Amino acid sequence: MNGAEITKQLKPKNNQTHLLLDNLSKHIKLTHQEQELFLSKTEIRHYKAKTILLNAGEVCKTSYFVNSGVLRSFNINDNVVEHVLSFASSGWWISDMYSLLSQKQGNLFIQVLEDAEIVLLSKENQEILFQEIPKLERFFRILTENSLVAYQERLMDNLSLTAEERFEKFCNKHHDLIQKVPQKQIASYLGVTPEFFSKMKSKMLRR
Amino acid sequence: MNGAEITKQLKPKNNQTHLLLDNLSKHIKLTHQEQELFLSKTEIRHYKAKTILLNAGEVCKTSYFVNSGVLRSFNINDNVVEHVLSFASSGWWISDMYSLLSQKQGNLFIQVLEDAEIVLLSKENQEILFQEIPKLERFFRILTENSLVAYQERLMDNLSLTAEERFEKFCNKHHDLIQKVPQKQIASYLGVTPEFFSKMKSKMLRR
DNA sequence: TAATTTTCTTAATCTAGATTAAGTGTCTTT
DNA sequence: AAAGACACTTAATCTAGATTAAGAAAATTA
Repeated sequence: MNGAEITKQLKPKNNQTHLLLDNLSKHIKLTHQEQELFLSKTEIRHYKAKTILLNAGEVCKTSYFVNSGVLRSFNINDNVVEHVLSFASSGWWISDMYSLLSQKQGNLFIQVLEDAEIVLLSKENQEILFQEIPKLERFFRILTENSLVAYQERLMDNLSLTAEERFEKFCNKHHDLIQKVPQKQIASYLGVTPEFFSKMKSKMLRR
Repeated sequence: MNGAEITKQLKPKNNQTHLLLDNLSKHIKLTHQEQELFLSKTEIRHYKAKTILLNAGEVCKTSYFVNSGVLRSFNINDNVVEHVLSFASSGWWISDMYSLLSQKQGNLFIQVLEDAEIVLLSKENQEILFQEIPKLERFFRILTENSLVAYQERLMDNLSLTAEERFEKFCNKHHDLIQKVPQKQIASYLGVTPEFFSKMKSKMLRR
């Protein structure tokens, strides 16, 4: 991604933050004051591709909301093989839920895949906000519920579908990512090797 | 399971319900009045093994909390193969989260595996309780968070571990279920066929 | 622009786990 | 107690996807 494109993403702060407020307003109504308070507890940062935001072994202190760009979370098992747990592009939250909630060392990495503008919400501030705006408890409950349902479905898909079927579902659901993310990352998300993914893809194209 | 054992499970109501109150008190403090209100919105029922509490294609209206016995949720794919999504024994909640939240038709069955005493909480009453006792919002958020983390870990395990390794983790985590649940159900939960599970198990015993 | 790193492809070989099939053991129900 | 249904085992064969290896293409960096 070149310099011109990066510049394009640096829209005025007031504009960018709407994505997050829109996200909130999908589930709860906040007053203008509450919106201001919420935003005052967040921070916007820009990161270049490949930046690691969280390392395995660290305690996660932050939730990340993606304004633009793409992030992923993944772990590395004993055999030095990476496994992608999730992608997050514009409008999505990402973090290491286990570590964030338990405040213990996690085993996830969070990495920028495409130059990104990110809204950071620290656990500390999130808890302050829960006190000040109890409705937020509801918001994050709903967010977590939706995420839970998605992981349940993905687990069942991994138990019952072939790699090809999983890939087709992925294409339908995450059309935007296919352009942006190296295909070895998608292979990892689906649970197959890059070699097999490549073979599978060219077989699918031949039909 | 014979008649004598079933009788043993029919403890006095006041005693049984403590399991649920204990469960609540792990994350939030309720006054005595609030506890009474909560319980007044629930209902206790007894079911025999094999009873189906929810069918695929129905809209789920209830969360189930297990006092005793064992339940499972599972789906059946096009090939008529069952896949176990989750087990629930004493002290655990179970439902079809997708259907319960969206109030759309789900694709999960919920079934009793071992004669059970269940506390039922209707979605309707749950929402009334959210109004009356906002702290419950927090309780169910935390419950959902923990569940999410568990599903994330299980997904990663399915991506990165062998069936044997997954079985060992299952044994450590759900020791109680191994005695109670037919092993074909455990095979399904792990994502392998009963035949392979049997072969694997006897191979593990031989060491 | 060349040099280097990273990603993607193709192909041969291998294996964890599926499938099929047949037999045995163990509950339920009558 | 017998009959049927269900759960478990064993074994032969098969396959989706892994592994290994090597080269080509694309993207970064110098």
